[in-house]
Formats: sequence, C-alpha cells, structure tokens
Amino acid sequence: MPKLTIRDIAQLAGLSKSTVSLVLNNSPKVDPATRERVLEVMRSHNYTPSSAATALAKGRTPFIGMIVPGLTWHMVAAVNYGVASVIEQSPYEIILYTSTNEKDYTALVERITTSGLSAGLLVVTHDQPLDPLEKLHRSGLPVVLVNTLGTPSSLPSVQTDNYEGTRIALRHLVELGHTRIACVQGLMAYVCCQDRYRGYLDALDEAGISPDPGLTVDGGFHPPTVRERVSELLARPDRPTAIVAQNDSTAYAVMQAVIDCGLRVPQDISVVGFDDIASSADTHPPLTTVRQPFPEMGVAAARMLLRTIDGDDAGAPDGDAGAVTSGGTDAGTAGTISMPTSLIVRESTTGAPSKPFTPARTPATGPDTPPRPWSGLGPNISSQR
Amino acid sequence: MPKLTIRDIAQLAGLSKSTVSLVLNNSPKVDPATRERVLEVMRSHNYTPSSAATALAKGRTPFIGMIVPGLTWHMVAAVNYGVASVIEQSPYEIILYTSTNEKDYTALVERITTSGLSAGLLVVTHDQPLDPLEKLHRSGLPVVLVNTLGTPSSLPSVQTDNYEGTRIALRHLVELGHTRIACVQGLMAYVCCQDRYRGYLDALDEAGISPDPGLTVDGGFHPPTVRERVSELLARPDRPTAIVAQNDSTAYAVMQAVIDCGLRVPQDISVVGFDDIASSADTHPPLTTVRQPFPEMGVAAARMLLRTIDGDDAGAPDGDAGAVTSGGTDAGTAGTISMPTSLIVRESTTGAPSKPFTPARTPATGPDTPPRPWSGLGPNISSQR
DNA sequence: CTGAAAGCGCTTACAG
DNA sequence: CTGAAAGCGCTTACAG
Repeated sequence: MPKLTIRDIAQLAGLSKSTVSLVLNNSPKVDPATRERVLEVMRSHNYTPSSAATALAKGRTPFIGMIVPGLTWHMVAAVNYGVASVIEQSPYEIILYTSTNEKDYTALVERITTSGLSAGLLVVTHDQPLDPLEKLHRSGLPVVLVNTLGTPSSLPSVQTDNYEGTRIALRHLVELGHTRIACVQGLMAYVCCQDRYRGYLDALDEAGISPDPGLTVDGGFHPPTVRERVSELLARPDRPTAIVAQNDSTAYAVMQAVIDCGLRVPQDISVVGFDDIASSADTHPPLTTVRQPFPEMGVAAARMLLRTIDGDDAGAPDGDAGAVTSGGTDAGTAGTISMPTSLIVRESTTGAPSKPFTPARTPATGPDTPPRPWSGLGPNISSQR
Repeated sequence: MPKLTIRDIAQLAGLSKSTVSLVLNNSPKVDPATRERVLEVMRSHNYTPSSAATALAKGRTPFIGMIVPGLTWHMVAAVNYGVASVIEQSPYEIILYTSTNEKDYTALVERITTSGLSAGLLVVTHDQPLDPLEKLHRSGLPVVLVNTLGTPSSLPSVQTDNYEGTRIALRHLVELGHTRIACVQGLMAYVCCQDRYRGYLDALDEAGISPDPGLTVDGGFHPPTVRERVSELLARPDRPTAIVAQNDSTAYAVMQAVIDCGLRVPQDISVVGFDDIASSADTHPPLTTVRQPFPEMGVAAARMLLRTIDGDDAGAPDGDAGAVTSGGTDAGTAGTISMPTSLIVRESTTGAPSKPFTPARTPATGPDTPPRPWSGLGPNISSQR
C-alpha cells in the first residue's frame, strides 16, 4: 500500500490540504476541534509527512552533520553520546561524516557544503585545518566545534578548561605533601598542552614551589617514549614523588615506568592522568585523573548549534551550568564555552613518602632493554591525540 | 547570493530544465557537446542540485540509516569504519541512530520507519529484539544486520564464523603440544558463544583429546568472575597448560589470573583470546587471538545493503573474497554471510611446558582477597558484550 | 537530441 | 477559522 499523503488525510478528514498542513505546523489559527479530528485521522492511519517534501517547501533540512575523526577514540564516542542525547529530542537527525586521516578532509567539507543537506555542522576537531570550516561558517552555515585540542579559532566551540584542570591536579598533590612533582608533557604544539603546562607551572608557583626544569619531561603523547624517559627520571637520586601526565594513556606509561624501576604506585610515586577515559577506573591501581566532561561537552555543543540554527527553542532549561562562556559578541550564542574539569581521586595518589625511598634494584628497563613481560599495565587505548 | 537552481543553469546554458535534468541523470539521450556545455556551466557556477527536490521527485532518499548500540565499543567503531568506507563512495549518506540501552529501542525503529528517511537500514545488533526489524524488512525496507551475537534471524546479515574461529585457535595450541586446554565460556545464551564452544569441543575431538569437563569455566564475559574462576582452576594440581577465552577482555582477565597465581604467560600457561581488539597488540605479552574482521564485516554489510537497494551497481568489484554465503534464495542478495576469522599469533602462546611446573607460591588472589596492586594487566576495555 | 507540461508532497501568503 | 492557488527544485513521460 502506497504511503499516505497530506491530500489523503485532508480527504479523510473532509478538509483541505491547507488546513491539514496548518495542524502539522501547530498553527494556532486552526480550530481545536478540527485540529483534534485531523490528528486523530493521522494517528489512525499512521500518517507521517514526507520529509523530502517538507524540506523542499520549507527550504530547510532536518539534518545536522557531524564530523568525527574516526570513532575508535573513547573521547569521540563519549562526545557523541552527549550529542545524540540532545539531537534525539529535536526534530533533527545526525548525518555522520567520518574524517579518516587518509581522506581528503577538504573534500569532505566540500561534499557537505554542496550537498546542502545539513542545517548545521558539529565538528569534533582533531588536527585538521580549521579554515575550510571557518569559510563555511562565514558563508552562513552554523558550525560548532568540540575543540579537543584547544586550537584557537573564531568558530563557536566548546572545549575543556585545560589550565584549571592541571591546577586542581596539582593542588591535590600539594595538599598530599608533594613538593617534587614532575610533569609529562604531551605535544606542545597543541594549545591544550600549553594550557595544561601553564597550569602546572602556575600551581607550583602558587604553592611556593619553584619549578625544577629537570622535572619536566617531554613525552609527545607517545607511551613508549614516556615510559623510557620517566624510567630515566626515576633513576635519578633527586627523583620526584609525584608525576602528572597530560593524558591517561601517558599516565599508564608512567605507571609502567614506575614498576620498571622497582617502585610502587602510589606508595613511592603518585601518578595523575588527564581525561578520565573509561579504562582508567580499571588500572592497577585505579588512576587518579582530571576528568574531561566529554558527554557534557557533546550536550553543550549540540545545544549551542541547535540554538543558533533555530534561534531559540531546543530548550536548554538549566543552561550549561558551570560552564564559562566567553568571546561571543552576542551573549549565549557564539563564543567559546569552556567546560570545567573535575578531579577524580582514585588510588594512584597518596601522601608524599616522608623520606626518600631507596629502590630495591636498579631499573630493569633502560633505553635499550625490551619491556619486561608482565611488568604491569596492559593496553594503552584511546589516546587523547 | 541565493542558491542556483536547475532553472538558472538551463537559462545560462540556453537550454530547458529538462535537458539539464537529463545530464544530471547521465542520460545517454543528450548530445555530448550539449552535455559538456551544461556540465561546464554547472561547474563554473558551482551548482549542485537540491537533494530535497531530487528526493521528492524521484521518490527515494539518499540516506541509509545505521543503528549502533553505542559507540564506545571497539567493535562498533571498527565496523563503522568499514561501512563508512563504502558508503562514502556511494551517493548515500549515513544517518546515525544510537540505540542506548536506556532508550526504547522499538521507539527508535518506529521513528526510522515513519520518518521514511532511510532507503535502507544497517544494524549493528546487540541484545535487542529482532522482531521490529523483521517487520520493517517484510514491509519493504531493506535491512542488513551485522550480527555480532550470531543470533538466528531471517534477516540478511553478516557475521563471523565463530565455530571455525575457535577451531583454528585450538589447532594452533594442539600443534604447540598442548593437550590440557581450558575454555573460558562467554554468555552461553548467545549463539556466537555456543558456536565457539562447539568449535572448542570439536577441535579437541579431532585432535583425539577427550574433553575434561573440569576445564570448561563459565565466565559470563565478566572479567572479575573470570579472574576468580581461572585462579581457582590454576590452583588445581591438574591445571591446564593453555586457556582459550571467548573474547579478548576475558583473555586479559585470564592473564591477570595467571599472574595472580604466580605463573607466567606464556611459559607456564598459553592464552588465546577472541576478537583482536586494538589493545590486544599492547598487552604484556601481546595477545594471541582470533581476529574478527570487523571492518570487512562493515564493508560486506554495506555492499549487501546497497546491492539490495539499488539492484546491482554499488560495485563490489572483487566480491567479498573468502566469505561464505548461504541461505539466500536469490543468490548474492539475501542470506547470511559468514566472514572467516584468522588467528593472530603473538606472544601469549608457546609450546606446552614439558613437565608440570610448580608455582613459586600459592595464589595471592583468592575469592575473598582483593586484587594485588600492580599484579599485571590494566584496563579491560571494549568488551564484546 | 531537446522542450513543454504535469507531478512529487508539502507550505505559505492571500482571500474569504 | 478554512480553502484555492502558486510555488519549492527536480524528474519523467510525452511530443516533436
């Protein structure tokens, strides 16, 4: 049986197409009784309007495009979770565009532009150039970024308060009595990493601790490198008692290095991560880390986009509590939302050891030694970069 | 500037809308020269047809819906990767529907049906009831399942050859000289688990080994349970020399249990997983496991769907090499595709120890003992269930 | 090979 | 409060 059209409904209800259309669009001009009758007919005949026809007539589409850099990262999945939860409640559907590295990113954006399918675009950024998106935005397409790397951009975006994130981690450590606190940097080309590092430095300063340059290790978000460098660091007599890493994957490598050196987490060395990916609750010991609110970021980004597309509705009843808005000329619309992080205290941190601990033995893993089997943590998954 | 329409192009080219439409649709009836001219005009003016109008006029939409059970599982992400790679080359876009547990699954299906947006549906199944999908399919909407649990269904689907998968794992162990091989079952309610278990039993039989019921442990795909049960198993004097687990997450728990008991992988106990999720290459030692070809499954499913939607094109030039098709009344269309697995041999398996090994100490982790910190593997992520 | 016309299913002024 | 009409941008027989 062929799909019913508005004409059929009109006929069945003894009305004109116009009136049916009006009830479809919730016009207040239609008589409540009539309205009810039409609704009833639609219901009983299981009618749903053709979205193609609606889109054509109204001149706008019910889709929002979402570009993600592959789905295999925890972060992306978590953001999507938040996005989906708000889009689901809206009349929009998500068109998924996966921007794999191998593919020409510009071509993807081009495809989106020319297809004209999307009423707005949600982009979980990674390393891609932002210019094509900015051009798109200037040409009128609403775009909102979930700016994972904190890259500066004129586009409306939601990101994490990376600076403050590291500061709360440091404060936690300082409260526990640590004074020799090392920092394993990520990729300093990323603004998020610069911010995290600034947070580290400033928090140290606030605690009256003068930073020891020797305690900053450049890990490049690369676990093997981190493991090696941290092992070297721990072999030194003036080794730190705590280490903050710029993401969880890297923190795993730090923990690994600690074991490699015959030390223990947290008794000898406290370790703090950044991200709070799912696996961090299950490491041995469970990792204390700075949580990035990925689902909340997805929610905020989706609401922001819906708001700019539709003017207002898409109700965000309680606002994005706790988020700091800045930038936007026009309050509540554009600008950057910086989401607050929180410290998830688990078991990888504890009070600073009262006296320097002498390692039971020298590091088993040096630069040229293969990793010991079974020496500890396993998988390093969904890295932040 | 307003978007160009077919009328504008016609005017600019000095032709009628009809002709322009014909070139848009690659009609052979149009004069090559004319065609070229039209194409040139479209190109220079950056014209792209309105998909809403096209959809309305043609009576079909350029979307394929994809239902996924949340994005946080490696499996789903990997399948999506394959799906995206083929859809990308087609005129279709993916509408993403995330079916979270909390949500009414039937409502989702209902929404998809009534929106009429999708020309076909790709479903990465999990635990959901298949009936709504079967109804949908009977009503004419092409549906293809990526049947992760091997649940029997009349719907066209692609799945893994679970039976054969376990058999190759067992053959590998038998070749290494193992004869006491334990099996950690998953959830036996799932057909995939039943198949894997049958594979285990049959392979044993083929090797002339009579199965010891004591070597089958019911793990329910629950890592803590597995760790505990396997620890108990290993404490027995007649413990196995090899253990196959029904997924990788569970294999991690098995490795954990081996350490708990003061034994080593693979010297004392060989361990084999199932899935080959990303993290399995990075465990200590790297896990030997049966690879499920998730991306390939995505590719196969997408091609299958495209084929049933569009009759034939959507070129799958080399066919789905290696896959076994069965069922389909009408060759190459419906039915179930069973994808071959492969054994990824890494370092968690080795020759059977020649003589029973005496543990250095008794298990440190019993049912009531908390896990030792640092005793081994960390995160258990993206479990198969 | 090309054009004029009707139609896809809905919306939106405009009358009444 | 309701209806007739024109239009959204494309496609598809049907003429020529």
